[in-house]
Amino acid sequence: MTSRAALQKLYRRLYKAYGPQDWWPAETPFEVMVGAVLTQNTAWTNVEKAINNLKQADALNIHSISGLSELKLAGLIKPSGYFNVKAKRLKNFTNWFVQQGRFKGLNKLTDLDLRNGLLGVNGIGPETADDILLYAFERPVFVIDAYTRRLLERMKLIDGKESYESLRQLFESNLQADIKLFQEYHALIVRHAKIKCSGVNDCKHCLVEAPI
DNA sequence: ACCCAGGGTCATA
DNA sequence: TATGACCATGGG
Repeated sequence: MTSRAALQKLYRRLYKAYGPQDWWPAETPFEVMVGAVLTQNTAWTNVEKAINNLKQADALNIHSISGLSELKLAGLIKPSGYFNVKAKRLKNFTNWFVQQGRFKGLNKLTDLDLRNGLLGVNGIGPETADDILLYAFERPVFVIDAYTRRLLERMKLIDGKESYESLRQLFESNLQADIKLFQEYHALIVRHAKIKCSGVNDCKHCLVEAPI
């Protein structure tokens, strides 16, 4: 089976198993972007606590984050871990976002220019950029995260040494460039990853009986 | 008392 | 370019 066929089949199986996800846990595009930074190498449950702190302080908006000192911002996002680093990153990002004319200005950019702009912000790497592109700006880029790598490895579709960029190309070149499809596919991978069969994350049933 | 989680940067070889 | 140290919390 070609990897193209395998990727398409995988999507159908996941969709059949879990249905539409209509997903990113946030109420606004700005919240998506903040969450994307806060979830770097961090469990989402911790990100939720940080987001709630920001909401309760009425600080989940560009103006507040720009106005807060790094120290105060770090205090609010403490539960998400790496709070000093992430406070800097959030401020780097919001500064850039405002300088570029917010959504009004950034929406004019091509997918590639917007992506390169995001990657130019210190603290925004490829996955964070692609989360923001796909779920906040609704641009057709495929997000590669740890779940995606692990799943493809278990399915023997990759050997694990591939670069982020090559894996992104693997998906993007074998699927329709459809925003909704990319959103659903990534969401389904995350959903599937959170299933814990037999009390373990690495489920033998998924590996052997139904290898997804 | 460990181990890990939806990364990214920086210094070093 | 590739590997390692570093950043830090909360849940299992």
